[in-house]
Amino acid sequence: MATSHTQSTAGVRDLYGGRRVSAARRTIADAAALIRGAFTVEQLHDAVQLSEPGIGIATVYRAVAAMSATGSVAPVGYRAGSALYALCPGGTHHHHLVCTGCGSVVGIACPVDRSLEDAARKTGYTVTGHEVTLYGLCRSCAGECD
Amino acid sequence: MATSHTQSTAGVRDLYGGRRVSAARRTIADAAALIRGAFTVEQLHDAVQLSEPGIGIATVYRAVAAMSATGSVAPVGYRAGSALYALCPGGTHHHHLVCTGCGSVVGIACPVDRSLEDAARKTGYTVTGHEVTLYGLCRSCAGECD
DNA sequence: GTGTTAGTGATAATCGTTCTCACTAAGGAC
DNA sequence: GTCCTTAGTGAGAACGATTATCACTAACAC
Repeated sequence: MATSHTQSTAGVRDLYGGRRVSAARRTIADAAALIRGAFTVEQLHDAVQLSEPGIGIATVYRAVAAMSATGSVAPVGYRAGSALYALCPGGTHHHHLVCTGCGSVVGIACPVDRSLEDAARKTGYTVTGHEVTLYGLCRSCAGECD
Repeated sequence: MATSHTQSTAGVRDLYGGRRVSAARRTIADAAALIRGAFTVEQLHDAVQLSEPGIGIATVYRAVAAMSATGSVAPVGYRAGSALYALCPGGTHHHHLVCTGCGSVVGIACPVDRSLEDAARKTGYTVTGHEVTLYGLCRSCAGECD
């Protein structure tokens, strides 16, 4: 399992915007896919260590930056001073709903698109971008807390 | 100007949740009010230095944390690795539209409240909180860029 | 197979933020 | 107005996340 690649080289290459795909980047992409939720760079590094103990934290930072630049990974907030990221399969405009219990993430349709015109009209500002992150509890975490 | 207090002691005390109001905290609250836009802690510290050169960065961090705890200041994003804050007069639920040109900030009504039920229904998650920040250009900055 | 150069690992450097500690002063009690 | 308690302060060390550097390696176009 440690050496199985869950994604094709071409698929991994897409994640990195068509740049070179090294073994380290393949491992990092696989680890990110296995986490299935929001992760910090340190968490991802830990996960990567399980299959490739030699990969350094700087390499993980660089890989996350590369994937973030292509939109295949997106920052979804902060946890204890560290940036939180989540894998974003597909390139359509969406946001994230992060479970504060287990860290799982689901993509959601943009909830503010229809409000932007309102905001623009009322404030006189030209809206060029936005960040939206919802926090909540997934079904299993909500069940535990009841 | 450097020693004029733009806010009453009682007003400043509200900002800090009824806690002790020192000269430093009054200066910091005044500086934040004068900035009239989003600021980093370092920017606020610089502004504070103009009227009270002796105030340390740690004191500014503590004052911002105290005001943030009472809701009178809110984090509105990140700029170059530093947290961005903005003054929030009034305690009602709202979000911010930040001008990426000059850093000015306007409060806007929450654009996602009516979408939360949708998200909850579709994902099965219980939504407990959200962060929304809009970015754009104010009238004068939009004019300059045309 | 070769050459170019992007990517790597290790680690130092940087920078934002928090912590520590001795000292000061705000503000309540009298 | 004075005293006392303790929150707040300033300086700087410590911490932690992130980035930069550099010599080396290997992906990939040819």
